[in-house]
Amino acid sequence: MSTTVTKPLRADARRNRQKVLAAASAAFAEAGLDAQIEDIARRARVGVGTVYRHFPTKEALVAALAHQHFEQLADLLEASADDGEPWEALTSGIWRCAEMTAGDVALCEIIGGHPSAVAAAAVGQQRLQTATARLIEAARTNGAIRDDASPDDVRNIMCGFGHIAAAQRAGGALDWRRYLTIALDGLRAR
Amino acid sequence: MSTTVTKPLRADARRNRQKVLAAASAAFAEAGLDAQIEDIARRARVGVGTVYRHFPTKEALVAALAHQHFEQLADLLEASADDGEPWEALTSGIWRCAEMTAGDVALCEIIGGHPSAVAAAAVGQQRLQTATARLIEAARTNGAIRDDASPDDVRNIMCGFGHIAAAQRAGGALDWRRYLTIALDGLRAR
DNA sequence: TGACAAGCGGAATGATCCTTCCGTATGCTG
DNA sequence: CAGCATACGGAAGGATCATTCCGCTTGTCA
Repeated sequence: MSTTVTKPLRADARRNRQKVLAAASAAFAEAGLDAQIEDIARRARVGVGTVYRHFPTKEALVAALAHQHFEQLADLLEASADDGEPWEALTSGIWRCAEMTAGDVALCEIIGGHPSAVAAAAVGQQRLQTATARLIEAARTNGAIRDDASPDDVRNIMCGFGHIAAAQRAGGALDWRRYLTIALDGLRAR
Repeated sequence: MSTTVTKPLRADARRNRQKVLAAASAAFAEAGLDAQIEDIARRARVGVGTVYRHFPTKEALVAALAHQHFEQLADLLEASADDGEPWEALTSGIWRCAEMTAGDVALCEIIGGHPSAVAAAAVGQQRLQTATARLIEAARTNGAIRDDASPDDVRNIMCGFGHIAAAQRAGGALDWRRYLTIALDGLRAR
Protein backbone atom coordinates (compact mmCIF):
# COMPACT_ATOMS: atom_id res chain seq x y z
CA MET A 1 0.00 0.00 0.00
CA SER A 2 1.64 3.20 -1.12
CA THR A 3 -0.08 6.09 0.61
CA THR A 4 1.67 8.91 -1.16
CA VAL A 5 1.08 11.93 1.03
CA THR A 6 0.58 14.70 -1.49
CA LYS A 7 1.38 18.13 -0.22
CA PRO A 8 -1.43 20.49 -1.22
CA LEU A 9 -0.77 22.34 -4.45
CA ARG A 10 0.00 25.98 -4.51
CA ALA A 11 -3.07 28.07 -5.33
CA ASP A 12 -1.96 29.04 -8.83
CA ALA A 13 -1.01 25.46 -9.56
CA ARG A 14 -4.41 24.20 -8.55
CA ARG A 15 -6.02 26.79 -10.76
CA ASN A 16 -3.83 25.92 -13.71
CA ARG A 17 -4.53 22.25 -13.32
CA GLN A 18 -8.22 22.92 -13.74
CA LYS A 19 -7.60 25.16 -16.71
CA VAL A 20 -5.53 22.47 -18.36
CA LEU A 21 -8.15 19.82 -17.77
CA ALA A 22 -10.87 22.03 -19.18
CA ALA A 23 -8.81 23.00 -22.18
CA ALA A 24 -7.80 19.43 -22.83
CA SER A 25 -11.37 18.30 -22.61
CA ALA A 26 -12.41 20.85 -25.19
CA ALA A 27 -9.49 20.19 -27.50
CA PHE A 28 -9.89 16.43 -27.39
CA ALA A 29 -13.62 16.71 -27.89
CA GLU A 30 -13.06 18.63 -31.08
CA ALA A 31 -9.97 17.09 -32.54
CA GLY A 32 -9.97 13.62 -31.07
CA LEU A 33 -7.06 11.94 -29.39
CA ASP A 34 -4.49 13.52 -31.57
CA ALA A 35 -5.23 17.01 -30.45
CA GLN A 36 -1.90 18.64 -29.79
CA ILE A 37 -0.46 19.49 -26.44
CA GLU A 38 0.53 22.89 -27.67
CA ASP A 39 -3.05 23.60 -28.65
CA ILE A 40 -4.24 22.51 -25.25
CA ALA A 41 -1.68 24.77 -23.59
CA ARG A 42 -2.75 27.68 -25.73
CA ARG A 43 -6.42 27.18 -24.89
CA ALA A 44 -5.54 27.03 -21.22
CA ARG A 45 -3.39 30.15 -21.60
CA VAL A 46 -0.50 28.28 -20.14
CA GLY A 47 2.89 27.08 -21.38
CA VAL A 48 3.38 23.49 -22.50
CA GLY A 49 5.73 23.07 -19.58
CA THR A 50 2.83 23.63 -17.25
CA VAL A 51 0.77 20.98 -18.92
CA TYR A 52 3.62 18.56 -18.40
CA ARG A 53 4.08 19.57 -14.80
CA HIS A 54 0.56 18.37 -14.08
CA PHE A 55 0.42 15.40 -16.41
CA PRO A 56 3.70 13.68 -17.10
CA THR A 57 2.65 12.55 -20.56
CA LYS A 58 -0.12 13.15 -23.02
CA GLU A 59 -1.36 9.70 -22.28
CA ALA A 60 -1.73 10.52 -18.61
CA LEU A 61 -3.81 13.52 -19.51
CA VAL A 62 -6.06 11.44 -21.70
CA ALA A 63 -6.30 8.86 -18.97
CA ALA A 64 -7.43 11.44 -16.45
CA LEU A 65 -10.21 12.59 -18.71
CA ALA A 66 -11.15 9.08 -19.69
CA HIS A 67 -11.32 8.01 -16.09
CA GLN A 68 -13.60 10.90 -15.28
CA HIS A 69 -15.88 10.03 -18.17
CA PHE A 70 -16.06 6.35 -17.35
CA GLU A 71 -17.07 7.19 -13.83
CA GLN A 72 -19.92 9.24 -15.20
CA LEU A 73 -21.01 6.42 -17.44
CA ALA A 74 -20.95 4.03 -14.54
CA ASP A 75 -23.03 6.43 -12.45
CA LEU A 76 -25.47 6.62 -15.25
CA LEU A 77 -25.82 2.88 -15.67
CA GLU A 78 -26.14 2.33 -11.96
CA ALA A 79 -28.86 4.90 -11.84
CA SER A 80 -30.70 3.24 -14.71
CA ALA A 81 -31.32 0.12 -12.69
CA ASP A 82 -34.70 1.33 -11.54
CA ASP A 83 -35.99 2.60 -14.84
CA GLY A 84 -39.02 0.35 -14.94
CA GLU A 85 -38.89 -2.76 -17.13
CA PRO A 86 -35.47 -4.41 -17.02
CA TRP A 87 -35.09 -4.28 -20.78
CA GLU A 88 -36.09 -0.66 -20.77
CA ALA A 89 -33.61 0.00 -17.97
CA LEU A 90 -30.76 -1.59 -19.89
CA THR A 91 -31.41 0.07 -23.20
CA SER A 92 -32.21 3.49 -21.85
CA GLY A 93 -29.01 3.32 -19.85
CA ILE A 94 -27.04 2.46 -22.94
CA TRP A 95 -28.70 5.17 -24.95
CA ARG A 96 -27.89 7.71 -22.33
CA CYS A 97 -24.27 6.60 -22.25
CA ALA A 98 -24.13 6.91 -25.99
CA GLU A 99 -25.62 10.38 -26.00
CA MET A 100 -23.21 11.44 -23.33
CA THR A 101 -20.28 10.20 -25.37
CA ALA A 102 -21.20 10.94 -28.95
CA GLY A 103 -20.41 14.63 -28.90
CA ASP A 104 -16.81 14.11 -27.89
CA VAL A 105 -14.54 12.74 -30.56
CA ALA A 106 -11.79 11.64 -28.21
CA LEU A 107 -14.20 9.83 -25.94
CA CYS A 108 -15.66 8.04 -28.92
CA GLU A 109 -12.21 6.97 -29.90
CA ILE A 110 -11.54 5.73 -26.41
CA ILE A 111 -14.82 3.86 -26.19
CA GLY A 112 -14.07 2.56 -29.63
CA GLY A 113 -11.04 0.95 -28.13
CA HIS A 114 -8.09 3.12 -28.99
CA PRO A 115 -5.26 1.10 -27.50
CA SER A 116 -3.42 3.91 -25.76
CA ALA A 117 -6.32 4.82 -23.57
CA VAL A 118 -8.08 1.58 -22.94
CA ALA A 119 -5.68 0.35 -20.35
CA ALA A 120 -5.69 3.69 -18.63
CA ALA A 121 -9.44 3.67 -18.36
CA ALA A 122 -9.53 0.14 -17.05
CA VAL A 123 -10.35 1.24 -13.55
CA GLY A 124 -13.53 2.91 -14.62
CA GLN A 125 -14.36 -0.09 -16.76
CA GLN A 126 -14.63 -2.32 -13.74
CA ARG A 127 -17.61 -0.45 -12.35
CA LEU A 128 -19.12 -0.23 -15.80
CA GLN A 129 -18.77 -3.93 -16.30
CA THR A 130 -20.50 -4.68 -13.02
CA ALA A 131 -23.32 -2.26 -13.64
CA THR A 132 -23.85 -3.71 -17.09
CA ALA A 133 -23.83 -7.25 -15.77
CA ARG A 134 -26.50 -6.36 -13.28
CA LEU A 135 -28.77 -4.80 -15.88
CA ILE A 136 -28.34 -7.75 -18.17
CA GLU A 137 -29.08 -10.21 -15.42
CA ALA A 138 -32.32 -8.45 -14.63
CA ALA A 139 -33.36 -8.47 -18.26
CA ARG A 140 -32.52 -12.12 -18.55
CA THR A 141 -34.72 -13.28 -15.69
CA ASN A 142 -37.39 -11.32 -17.46
CA GLY A 143 -36.83 -13.13 -20.74
CA ALA A 144 -36.42 -9.89 -22.64
CA ILE A 145 -32.81 -10.38 -23.66
CA ARG A 146 -31.23 -13.22 -25.62
CA ASP A 147 -30.17 -15.64 -22.99
CA ASP A 148 -26.59 -15.93 -24.05
CA ALA A 149 -26.12 -12.18 -23.66
CA SER A 150 -23.15 -10.96 -21.67
CA PRO A 151 -21.51 -7.67 -20.75
CA ASP A 152 -18.96 -8.36 -23.45
CA ASP A 153 -21.74 -8.11 -25.98
CA VAL A 154 -22.46 -4.62 -24.78
CA ARG A 155 -18.78 -3.88 -24.92
CA ASN A 156 -18.62 -5.03 -28.52
CA ILE A 157 -21.61 -2.95 -29.43
CA MET A 158 -20.32 0.12 -27.69
CA CYS A 159 -16.94 -0.29 -29.27
CA GLY A 160 -18.62 -0.24 -32.66
CA PHE A 161 -20.71 2.68 -31.55
CA GLY A 162 -17.70 4.74 -30.54
CA HIS A 163 -16.02 4.22 -33.82
CA ILE A 164 -19.09 4.94 -35.89
CA ALA A 165 -19.89 8.04 -33.91
CA ALA A 166 -16.34 9.30 -34.34
CA ALA A 167 -16.38 8.56 -38.05
CA GLN A 168 -19.80 10.06 -38.53
CA ARG A 169 -18.33 13.51 -38.13
CA ALA A 170 -16.00 12.88 -40.99
CA GLY A 171 -19.15 12.88 -43.05
CA GLY A 172 -19.74 9.33 -44.16
CA ALA A 173 -23.18 7.83 -44.52
CA LEU A 174 -22.82 6.63 -40.96
CA ASP A 175 -25.44 7.14 -38.29
CA TRP A 176 -24.74 5.99 -34.80
CA ARG A 177 -28.33 6.23 -33.65
CA ARG A 178 -29.53 3.98 -36.38
CA TYR A 179 -26.64 1.64 -35.69
CA LEU A 180 -27.47 1.46 -32.01
CA THR A 181 -31.13 0.84 -32.74
CA ILE A 182 -30.25 -2.19 -34.80
CA ALA A 183 -27.52 -3.52 -32.57
CA LEU A 184 -29.70 -3.34 -29.47
CA ASP A 185 -32.48 -5.09 -31.35
CA GLY A 186 -30.00 -7.85 -32.00
CA LEU A 187 -29.53 -8.20 -28.29
CA ARG A 188 -33.20 -8.76 -27.64
CA ALA A 189 -34.72 -12.18 -27.21
CA ARG A 190 -36.58 -13.24 -30.33
CA MET B 1 -12.34 11.52 -71.73
CA SER B 2 -8.64 11.33 -71.02
CA THR B 3 -7.33 8.15 -72.56
CA THR B 4 -3.84 8.32 -71.19
CA VAL B 5 -1.83 6.05 -73.44
CA THR B 6 0.51 4.34 -71.01
CA LYS B 7 3.65 3.08 -72.55
CA PRO B 8 4.25 -0.49 -71.37
CA LEU B 9 6.53 -0.70 -68.36
CA ARG B 10 10.00 -2.03 -68.62
CA ALA B 11 10.24 -5.66 -67.53
CA ASP B 12 12.06 -4.96 -64.28
CA ALA B 13 9.66 -2.18 -63.46
CA ARG B 14 6.68 -4.45 -63.93
CA ARG B 15 8.27 -7.02 -61.68
CA ASN B 16 9.06 -4.46 -59.01
CA ARG B 17 5.56 -3.10 -59.08
CA GLN B 18 4.25 -6.54 -58.21
CA LYS B 19 6.82 -6.97 -55.48
CA VAL B 20 5.85 -3.66 -53.97
CA LEU B 21 2.16 -4.50 -54.04
CA ALA B 22 2.77 -7.85 -52.42
CA ALA B 23 5.05 -6.40 -49.78
CA ALA B 24 2.63 -3.58 -49.05
CA SER B 25 -0.21 -6.00 -48.73
CA ALA B 26 1.71 -8.03 -46.20
CA ALA B 27 2.97 -5.05 -44.26
CA PHE B 28 -0.42 -3.39 -44.06
CA ALA B 29 -2.08 -6.63 -43.10
CA GLU B 30 0.24 -6.93 -40.14
CA ALA B 31 0.75 -3.40 -39.02
CA GLY B 32 -2.35 -1.65 -40.26
CA LEU B 33 -2.45 1.55 -42.20
CA ASP B 34 0.51 3.05 -40.48
CA ALA B 35 2.93 0.48 -41.70
CA GLN B 36 5.96 2.37 -42.91
CA ILE B 37 7.00 2.86 -46.47
CA GLU B 38 10.53 1.96 -45.59
CA ASP B 39 9.37 -1.35 -44.20
CA ILE B 40 7.40 -2.04 -47.34
CA ALA B 41 10.45 -1.23 -49.44
CA ARG B 42 12.61 -3.52 -47.36
CA ARG B 43 10.16 -6.40 -47.68
CA ALA B 44 10.05 -5.86 -51.41
CA ARG B 45 13.86 -5.70 -51.51
CA VAL B 46 13.61 -2.39 -53.22
CA GLY B 47 14.52 1.20 -52.36
CA VAL B 48 11.89 3.64 -51.12
CA GLY B 49 12.41 5.59 -54.29
CA THR B 50 11.08 2.66 -56.25
CA VAL B 51 7.97 2.48 -54.15
CA TYR B 52 7.37 6.13 -54.89
CA ARG B 53 8.01 5.69 -58.57
CA HIS B 54 5.07 3.30 -58.75
CA PHE B 55 2.78 4.96 -56.25
CA PRO B 56 3.10 8.70 -55.89
CA THR B 57 2.04 8.70 -52.26
CA LYS B 58 1.39 6.24 -49.50
CA GLU B 59 -2.26 6.98 -49.85
CA ALA B 60 -2.20 5.95 -53.48
CA LEU B 61 -0.65 2.66 -52.51
CA VAL B 62 -3.32 2.07 -49.91
CA ALA B 63 -5.95 3.04 -52.43
CA ALA B 64 -4.69 0.51 -54.93
CA LEU B 65 -4.91 -2.27 -52.39
CA ALA B 66 -8.24 -1.09 -51.07
CA HIS B 67 -9.67 -0.93 -54.54
CA GLN B 68 -8.55 -4.46 -55.23
CA HIS B 69 -10.12 -5.68 -52.02
CA PHE B 70 -13.40 -3.91 -52.58
CA GLU B 71 -13.68 -5.47 -55.97
CA GLN B 72 -13.30 -8.87 -54.40
CA LEU B 73 -15.96 -8.08 -51.85
CA ALA B 74 -18.30 -6.96 -54.57
CA ASP B 75 -17.66 -10.13 -56.53
CA LEU B 76 -18.44 -12.08 -53.45
CA LEU B 77 -21.70 -10.33 -52.74
CA GLU B 78 -22.80 -10.56 -56.32
CA ALA B 79 -22.11 -14.26 -56.27
CA SER B 80 -24.10 -14.69 -53.08
CA ALA B 81 -27.30 -13.66 -54.79
CA ASP B 82 -28.23 -17.22 -55.57
CA ASP B 83 -27.42 -18.75 -52.22
CA GLY B 84 -30.91 -20.09 -51.58
CA GLU B 85 -33.16 -18.15 -49.22
CA PRO B 86 -32.75 -14.39 -49.64
CA TRP B 87 -31.95 -13.88 -45.98
CA GLU B 88 -29.43 -16.66 -46.12
CA ALA B 89 -27.95 -15.14 -49.26
CA LEU B 90 -27.51 -11.76 -47.61
CA THR B 91 -26.05 -12.97 -44.38
CA SER B 92 -23.78 -15.58 -45.83
CA GLY B 93 -22.47 -12.94 -48.22
CA ILE B 94 -21.77 -10.61 -45.36
CA TRP B 95 -20.11 -13.32 -43.33
CA ARG B 96 -17.88 -14.19 -46.21
CA CYS B 97 -16.91 -10.58 -46.68
CA ALA B 98 -16.10 -10.35 -43.02
CA GLU B 99 -13.97 -13.47 -43.06
CA MET B 100 -12.14 -12.20 -46.07
CA THR B 101 -11.37 -8.94 -44.34
CA ALA B 102 -10.80 -9.83 -40.74
CA GLY B 103 -7.27 -11.14 -41.11
CA ASP B 104 -5.94 -7.92 -42.52
CA VAL B 105 -5.57 -5.06 -40.10
CA ALA B 106 -5.35 -2.35 -42.71
CA LEU B 107 -8.41 -3.59 -44.53
CA CYS B 108 -10.32 -3.63 -41.28
CA GLU B 109 -9.28 -0.06 -40.68
CA ILE B 110 -10.40 0.89 -44.15
CA ILE B 111 -13.73 -0.89 -43.83
CA GLY B 112 -14.00 0.71 -40.44
CA GLY B 113 -13.94 4.01 -42.19
CA HIS B 114 -10.46 5.35 -41.86
CA PRO B 115 -10.82 8.72 -43.57
CA SER B 116 -7.69 8.61 -45.68
CA ALA B 117 -8.74 5.55 -47.56
CA VAL B 118 -12.47 5.78 -47.76
CA ALA B 119 -12.53 8.25 -50.58
CA ALA B 120 -9.98 6.26 -52.48
CA ALA B 121 -12.03 3.14 -52.25
CA ALA B 122 -15.19 4.91 -53.31
CA VAL B 123 -15.16 3.33 -56.73
CA GLY B 124 -15.33 -0.15 -55.37
CA GLN B 125 -18.00 0.97 -52.94
CA GLN B 126 -20.42 1.72 -55.73
CA ARG B 127 -20.59 -1.88 -56.84
CA LEU B 128 -20.75 -3.01 -53.25
CA GLN B 129 -23.61 -0.69 -52.54
CA THR B 130 -25.57 -1.97 -55.50
CA ALA B 131 -24.97 -5.61 -54.70
CA THR B 132 -26.02 -5.02 -51.11
CA ALA B 133 -29.13 -3.18 -52.16
CA ARG B 134 -30.13 -6.07 -54.35
CA LEU B 135 -29.70 -8.63 -51.60
CA ILE B 136 -31.65 -6.50 -49.18
CA GLU B 137 -34.45 -5.99 -51.64
CA ALA B 138 -34.79 -9.72 -52.13
CA ALA B 139 -34.88 -10.32 -48.40
CA ARG B 140 -37.45 -7.62 -47.96
CA THR B 141 -39.96 -9.03 -50.42
CA ASN B 142 -39.51 -12.21 -48.49
CA GLY B 143 -40.30 -10.54 -45.18
CA ALA B 144 -37.12 -11.82 -43.58
CA ILE B 145 -35.49 -8.47 -42.99
CA ARG B 146 -36.79 -5.46 -41.05
CA ASP B 147 -38.60 -3.47 -43.63
CA ASP B 148 -36.81 -0.21 -43.03
CA ALA B 149 -33.47 -1.89 -43.71
CA SER B 150 -31.14 -0.19 -46.16
CA PRO B 151 -27.64 -0.66 -47.53
CA ASP B 152 -26.51 2.03 -45.14
CA ASP B 153 -27.44 -0.24 -42.29
CA VAL B 154 -25.06 -2.81 -43.62
CA ARG B 155 -22.46 -0.11 -44.02
CA ASN B 156 -22.88 0.90 -40.39
CA ILE B 157 -22.61 -2.66 -39.25
CA MET B 158 -19.56 -3.37 -41.37
CA CYS B 159 -17.91 -0.20 -40.20
CA GLY B 160 -18.32 -1.39 -36.64
CA PHE B 161 -17.12 -4.79 -37.67
CA GLY B 162 -13.94 -3.47 -39.20
CA HIS B 163 -13.03 -1.56 -36.13
CA ILE B 164 -13.81 -4.35 -33.75
CA ALA B 165 -11.88 -6.84 -35.81
CA ALA B 166 -8.90 -4.52 -35.94
CA ALA B 167 -9.06 -3.87 -32.21
CA GLN B 168 -9.54 -7.52 -31.39
CA ARG B 169 -5.92 -8.15 -32.18
CA ALA B 170 -4.91 -5.65 -29.56
CA GLY B 171 -6.31 -8.18 -27.16
CA GLY B 172 -9.45 -6.67 -25.72
CA ALA B 173 -12.50 -8.74 -24.86
CA LEU B 174 -13.71 -8.04 -28.35
CA ASP B 175 -15.00 -10.70 -30.69
CA TRP B 176 -16.07 -9.74 -34.16
CA ARG B 177 -17.91 -12.97 -34.86
CA ARG B 178 -20.07 -12.55 -31.85
CA TYR B 179 -20.60 -8.91 -32.74
CA LEU B 180 -21.67 -9.77 -36.25
CA THR B 181 -24.04 -12.46 -35.01
CA ILE B 182 -25.83 -9.94 -32.88
CA ALA B 183 -25.80 -7.10 -35.35
CA LEU B 184 -27.20 -9.24 -38.15
CA ASP B 185 -29.89 -10.49 -35.81
CA GLY B 186 -30.80 -6.88 -35.29
CA LEU B 187 -31.35 -6.56 -39.00
CA ARG B 188 -33.83 -9.39 -39.11
CA ALA B 189 -37.56 -8.86 -39.11
CA ARG B 190 -39.03 -9.60 -35.73
C1' DT C 1 26.64 -3.90 -79.51
C1' DG C 2 26.06 0.97 -78.43
C1' DA C 3 23.33 4.69 -76.90
C1' DC C 4 19.76 6.40 -74.30
C1' DA C 5 15.53 6.51 -71.95
C1' DA C 6 13.51 4.34 -68.06
C1' DG C 7 14.34 2.79 -63.51
C1' DC C 8 16.70 2.26 -59.28
C1' DG C 9 18.64 3.00 -54.40
C1' DG C 10 18.90 5.28 -50.37
C1' DA C 11 20.84 9.45 -48.18
C1' DA C 12 19.01 13.82 -47.22
C1' DT C 13 15.08 16.95 -46.46
C1' DG C 14 11.31 18.70 -44.17
C1' DA C 15 7.22 18.48 -41.39
C1' DT C 16 5.01 17.27 -37.29
C1' DC C 17 4.80 16.44 -32.41
C1' DC C 18 5.91 14.96 -27.83
C1' DT C 19 8.92 15.97 -24.20
C1' DT C 20 12.79 18.24 -21.63
C1' DC C 21 15.28 22.01 -19.65
C1' DC C 22 16.39 26.04 -17.37
C1' DG C 23 16.17 30.91 -16.41
C1' DT C 24 12.48 33.66 -14.42
C1' DA C 25 8.33 34.65 -11.66
C1' DT C 26 5.28 33.95 -7.85
C1' DG C 27 2.79 32.08 -3.80
C1' DC C 28 3.76 30.87 0.94
C1' DT C 29 5.84 30.84 5.59
C1' DG C 30 8.04 32.77 9.48
C1' DC D 1 8.84 41.64 4.11
C1' DA D 2 12.66 38.36 3.08
C1' DG D 3 13.88 34.01 1.44
C1' DC D 4 12.84 29.90 -0.65
C1' DA D 5 10.48 26.18 -2.61
C1' DT D 6 7.16 25.67 -6.10
C1' DA D 7 5.55 26.71 -10.60
C1' DC D 8 5.74 28.84 -14.93
C1' DG D 9 6.84 29.80 -20.05
C1' DG D 10 8.38 28.53 -24.17
C1' DA D 11 12.56 27.74 -26.86
C1' DA D 12 15.23 23.81 -28.01
C1' DG D 13 15.83 18.76 -28.43
C1' DG D 14 14.81 14.50 -30.39
C1' DA D 15 11.82 10.90 -32.76
C1' DT D 16 9.38 9.47 -36.31
C1' DC D 17 7.94 9.38 -41.00
C1' DA D 18 6.56 10.66 -45.70
C1' DT D 19 8.60 12.39 -49.67
C1' DT D 20 12.27 14.26 -52.84
C1' DC D 21 16.50 14.20 -55.42
C1' DC D 22 20.14 12.79 -58.10
C1' DG D 23 24.09 10.04 -59.47
C1' DC D 24 24.30 5.36 -61.01
C1' DT D 25 22.39 0.96 -63.34
C1' DT D 26 19.92 -1.67 -66.60
C1' DG D 27 16.48 -2.89 -70.12
C1' DT D 28 15.38 -2.00 -74.90
C1' DC D 29 15.67 -0.98 -79.65
C1' DA D 30 18.03 -0.02 -83.84
